[in-house]
Amino acid sequence: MAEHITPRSKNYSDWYIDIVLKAKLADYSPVKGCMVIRPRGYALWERMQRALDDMFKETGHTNAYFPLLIPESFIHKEAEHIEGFSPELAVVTHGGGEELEEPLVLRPTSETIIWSMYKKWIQSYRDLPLLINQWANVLRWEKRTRLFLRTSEFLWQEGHTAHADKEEAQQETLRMLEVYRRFAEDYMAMPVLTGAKSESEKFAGAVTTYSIEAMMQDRKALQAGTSHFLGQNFAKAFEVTFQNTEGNLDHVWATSWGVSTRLVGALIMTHSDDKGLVLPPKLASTEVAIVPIFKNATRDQVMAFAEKVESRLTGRFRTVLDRDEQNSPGWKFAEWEMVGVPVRVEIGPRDMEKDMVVLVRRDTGEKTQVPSDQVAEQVAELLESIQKNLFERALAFREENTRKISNYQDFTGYFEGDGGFVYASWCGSAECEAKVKEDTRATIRVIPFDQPRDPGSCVVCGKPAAQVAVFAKSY
RNA sequence: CGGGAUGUGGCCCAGUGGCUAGGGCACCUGGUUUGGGACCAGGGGAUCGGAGGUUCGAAUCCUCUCAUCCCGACCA
Repeated sequence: MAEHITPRSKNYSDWYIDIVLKAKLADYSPVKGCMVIRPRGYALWERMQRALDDMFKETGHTNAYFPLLIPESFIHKEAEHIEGFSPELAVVTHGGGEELEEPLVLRPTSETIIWSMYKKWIQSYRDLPLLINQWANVLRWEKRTRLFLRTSEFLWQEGHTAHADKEEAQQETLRMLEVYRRFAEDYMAMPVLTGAKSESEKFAGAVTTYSIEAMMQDRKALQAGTSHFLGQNFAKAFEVTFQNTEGNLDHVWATSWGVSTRLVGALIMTHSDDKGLVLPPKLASTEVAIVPIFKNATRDQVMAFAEKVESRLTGRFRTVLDRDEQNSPGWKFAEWEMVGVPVRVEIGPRDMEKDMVVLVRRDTGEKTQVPSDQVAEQVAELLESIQKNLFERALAFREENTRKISNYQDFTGYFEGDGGFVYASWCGSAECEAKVKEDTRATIRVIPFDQPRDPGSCVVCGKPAAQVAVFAKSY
């Protein structure tokens, strides 16, 4: 494998691409804007899927699958929806060698086809709530793509729920946002801000969009998941009505929510370093790599010792014993660091003599020597400590790069420098929001739930502010 | 869609009109090695992104084209 990764300090974009390619997470595809997710990258996604899927099931959702192809007319039924998505649609016009009577759109998201089906399935309040999730690929014709962060085709999950009343749908929206927050923080060790999107940033067709936003190591924000309160927009567009307990006909209330393979990119940009990937133990497909170190004369003894250590770890941890005899130990150390394995166990003759092993943690590089009969306990502690440390380190970084700013000069000045997150008061007008974007390239990432009683005056226009918003440059 | 850059064995790159296109890494064979990316010897692998043109002669010059990356515009 190629040696060096571009250091973050030199070029953050190159660093990111190097990590993805050299850790073999993904590769460019023959088709522009698409990517091949390689086994190591897919393994990460699978672990994310499993954890999220469990959380969805725990909250009462079931999985289903809706088709990739959507009649073009469906997309047009919700006015804002088509306006938002039409520039990104790929359309199938021919099938079986003949031109289709009605073109088919490759789903950019599945609201329309799902609500066309919900119309058939929902008659009474007894059919509600309907809580369905699907794991699928979607396609959006993107002008500018980046591995994992924005590709034309990507994998995701989309939850689509239908409710008898507004409050329940709103609760569902926030409940799933909270699921995402928990997942990001507990599994990915990635602290996130939560809150509502501004009107200009919300999903096309939603009443309100909420998101989780994380800070990457270049201080830019990444939207890592969204949850939408759709009101009755899609129910009205697709005439989905139900008979309520009073016997009256009413439109159904809806939500949708999703996270995608973009999370893999988020994970990389939150924790990894110039040596390669750094993975939180909960998502690492290999938690422990054992690297035996021997000379010809000591091979058999060291291997036997390493196998004994391995037997103490397998079953309890996802463990790999590196049996390769071609490469040097130094090469292997670098390699396991490249792929982000949280804990490395080094075992050589010097350790064996003392019945010890060396544990090396990926997040800090710290090495400790521990008695071999305590290896399992020590590894367990180490993994827990790494998971915790990654979160705390990322949180501290975010805090260090977050400011409260009330003066517009300071505000623009901050984004001329390194930038980061800014809490600033905002009057709520699209004009002030647009001015900020023009002046600084920063946008409103989220309007936090926790708001001060008096938000003061708008950082841009000075008029009384409606709320405090978080501004940042973003991916 | 605008600006910039780059296309040469699997990867990174050298080669600015002249002989059989070269190096490093990777790969294969044999041997020696192995505590932070080992070494020796031998070997395989390229229609120089594509098309056309100029020329006695093109990886090299010209025209067109395709692709990728970066920056911007756009974008749940």
